[in-house]
Amino acid sequence: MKDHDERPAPASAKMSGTEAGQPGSTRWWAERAAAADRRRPRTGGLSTARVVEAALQVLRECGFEALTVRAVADRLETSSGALYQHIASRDELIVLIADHYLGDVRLQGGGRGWRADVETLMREMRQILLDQPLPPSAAMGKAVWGPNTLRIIDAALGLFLDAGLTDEHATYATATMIDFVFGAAAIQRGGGRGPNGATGTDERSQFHNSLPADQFPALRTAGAAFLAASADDVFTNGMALLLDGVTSRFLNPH
Amino acid sequence: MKDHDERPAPASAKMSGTEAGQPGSTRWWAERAAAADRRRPRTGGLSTARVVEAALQVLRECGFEALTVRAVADRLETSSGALYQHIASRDELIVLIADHYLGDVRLQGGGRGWRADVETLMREMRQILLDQPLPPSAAMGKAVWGPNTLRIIDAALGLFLDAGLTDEHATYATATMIDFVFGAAAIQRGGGRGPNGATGTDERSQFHNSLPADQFPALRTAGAAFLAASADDVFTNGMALLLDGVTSRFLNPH
DNA sequence: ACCTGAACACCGTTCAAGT
DNA sequence: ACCTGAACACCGTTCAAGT
Repeated sequence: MKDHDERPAPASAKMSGTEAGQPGSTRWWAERAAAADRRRPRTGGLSTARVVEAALQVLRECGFEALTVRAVADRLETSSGALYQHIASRDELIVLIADHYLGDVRLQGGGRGWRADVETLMREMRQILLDQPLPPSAAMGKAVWGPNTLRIIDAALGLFLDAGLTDEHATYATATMIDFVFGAAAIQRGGGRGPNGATGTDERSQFHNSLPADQFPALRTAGAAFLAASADDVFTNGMALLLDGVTSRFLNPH
Repeated sequence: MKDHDERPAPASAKMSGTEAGQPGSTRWWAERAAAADRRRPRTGGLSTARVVEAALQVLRECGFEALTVRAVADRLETSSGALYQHIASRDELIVLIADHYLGDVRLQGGGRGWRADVETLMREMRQILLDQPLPPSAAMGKAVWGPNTLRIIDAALGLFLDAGLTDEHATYATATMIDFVFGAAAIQRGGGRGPNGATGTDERSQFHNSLPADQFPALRTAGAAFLAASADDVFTNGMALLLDGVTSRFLNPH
């Protein structure tokens, strides 16, 4: 019962409510676009774009741990306080960065049928999420409704609609696909399952042997397969299950 | 080109490598269990369990923002330095908390057939992830291979094995299910899609109208359905797609 | 309108010194 | 062996004052 709850309300309280949406929300993006239109930047001055650009450099070169407001300001040879004219908080900056990387997802499907095109899109999206330097904690902390995420949603929705799904079914298929891709990438990046299975070979058998004898009966029998499966194999099979489901439930209901 | 990259290597470097696994890894959990066995706690003293318990209280009462090492120490009426005898870092503490909440997932399936039982397990897991106070960024930042996660994996694996799947197929089904549930919960908690759809009704139409006319063709036609879909509906349909896929691919391949 | 410089109110973590 | 107290090296954010 000490005084750690007497602290003043966080600064974000001022921004929330009616003033501006939560970073990442549709509202926040809309207001951000409107504000950008109003702004008349003086030449050579700062801008949100320049702040984000500098942040990307810091992130790429020094990693997420080093991505501080002060480091970004240093890179721009200005004071940390100056950045708050262009971003409202560090959180906002991270949302901007997350959406930026999603912009690297390529959308041209090739037109080899809806199923092949959806698979290509899912693989592309996964690869971007795995390669991008934000840790899953930061990249997925706030759902992003920015323009680059909308591009992907639009592409997926379009493929399912072209395949003959109703609006509702295309919605479910798209949202499920996005949930799966994000979850798979986050767990892999978080250390859950690597390219060569859940753990190294030594560690795997050691782990398997350390399981208490009276617990985890299924892991005792199928645990070797579970620990050995690579993230790529799991992803490929997950896509197959999901798209089989789309076919059998939304396209060819018996 | 300032001096922010001249800082000393982070303290975690000392712990990584051969000394101890990354928090959350199988290795880390094993070493943690071994260390707990060696320890002979004096009565009335601190312990990892007491530290975690205090952290859970702080988290529940004051939220994640207030979950600092110092606040946990205050709650235990000790100094912050003292906690480092029992946890190696704040990150470790968060992994311990994440696994703790996964322990609330109930496993009794009811035996109404594999499909109903898997659905129950998925819903239960989702609910725990949604209700627990860690933000998705913290809860999913590190994949957790702790005892409580293994319980869930074991249960899922067991249901799929009982249904007649091979070890490999049960592995794919289980891992895909976990990826989907985590992704869905993280995106919902992050603000992506709420109980009443992606946004409020007003915001939804406003957002829809603000879409540029020459972009997002699919969102223009199916966007209303996409934004209106509730998180519950998306989850229910996602489960159906996934389990349909399991049936058609792993149980009744034509 | 935009930026500087300095301050405010914190952090996680370490470590000599005590018991 | 475990804990205290104090310090180290940082943080994000605010704001008067300048231009």
